[in-house]
Amino acid sequence: MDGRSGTTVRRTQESTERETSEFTCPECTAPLQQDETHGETTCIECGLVVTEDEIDRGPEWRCFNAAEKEDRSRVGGPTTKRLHDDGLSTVIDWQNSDAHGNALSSKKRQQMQRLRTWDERFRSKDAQERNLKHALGEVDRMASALGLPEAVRETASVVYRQALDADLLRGRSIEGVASASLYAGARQMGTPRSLSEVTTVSRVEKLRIQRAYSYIAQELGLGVELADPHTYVTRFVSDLDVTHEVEQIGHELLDAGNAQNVHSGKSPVGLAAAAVYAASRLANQRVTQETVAATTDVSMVTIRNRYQELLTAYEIAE
DNA sequence: CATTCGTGAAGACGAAT
DNA sequence: ATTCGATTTCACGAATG
Repeated sequence: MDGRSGTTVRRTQESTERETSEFTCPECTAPLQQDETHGETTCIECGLVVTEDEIDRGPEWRCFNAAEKEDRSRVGGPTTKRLHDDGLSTVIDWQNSDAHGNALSSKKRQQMQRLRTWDERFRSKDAQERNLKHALGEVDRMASALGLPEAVRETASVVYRQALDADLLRGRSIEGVASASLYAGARQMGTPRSLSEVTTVSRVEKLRIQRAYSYIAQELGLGVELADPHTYVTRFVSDLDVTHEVEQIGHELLDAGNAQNVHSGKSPVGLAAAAVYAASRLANQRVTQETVAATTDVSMVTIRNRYQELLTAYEIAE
């Protein structure tokens, strides 16, 4: 809005946002995805093109210079669903002048200031609550799509609220932070879903989710602290029905590896699983890599790579 | 036959630019 | 914010017992 007209009232302008369809594919009932560059609506799963003529949600006019802007401008901005009132609400201008550009009297100015204060209060409060409602709805939707339990949704909601309170949403989309919160919640509750799994039910690209996650995880200090491998060993041993001897050797193996700097950068769970496997061999209570991998949720490959390193470290330490 | 081992491709994560 | 390097995982086939 050009300042010289000195209007005291104008309308909010919000750019329209990319929307993803709520509908599902007629073939496989997977959610649909809109590819705006090609103007197609396609199914995420089977790639079925549902419709090719898409509605342009952008403003009906464009302008490339000031003259065109004068010509083409209409009253009011484009409406948007992102604001609770579709962007149609009245906003009080900051200029202390009336519609003709004349300065206001001091009494009027005070009046306007009070109006602004209250206008801002109502509007921001409302916006925040809508924001929260929207985000929590998304968390719920994605969580149920992934079959995650109630507890995860709770923690995800808590994470989101914390992020909101800490003012971490600047420049990040609600959807992105909501997805990241769910990812974080699932991880914290010990039922992690991979980033790509979250992506399939989210409406945001994977990269955005990852960035939002790393950011809020750092700022909120909800670092998923990496656990001591020893704590895993105890649990794995009892799960695997092997003797106490195996557990002892496992701990020794880990200590030896620790002394030889095998631990750096490796996942604690993988180390623990490898230690248990190696210990079972040393104690003549062979368990297959496969069963260890199954009970520990560590791949056989990692166990292979790790347990040899642990064994050599153990030999050296002897 | 079961188990183990090795490999390349792909994903996830942290650090650096 | 993108890029890079190290690590882990998956899928497969070969080797070993």
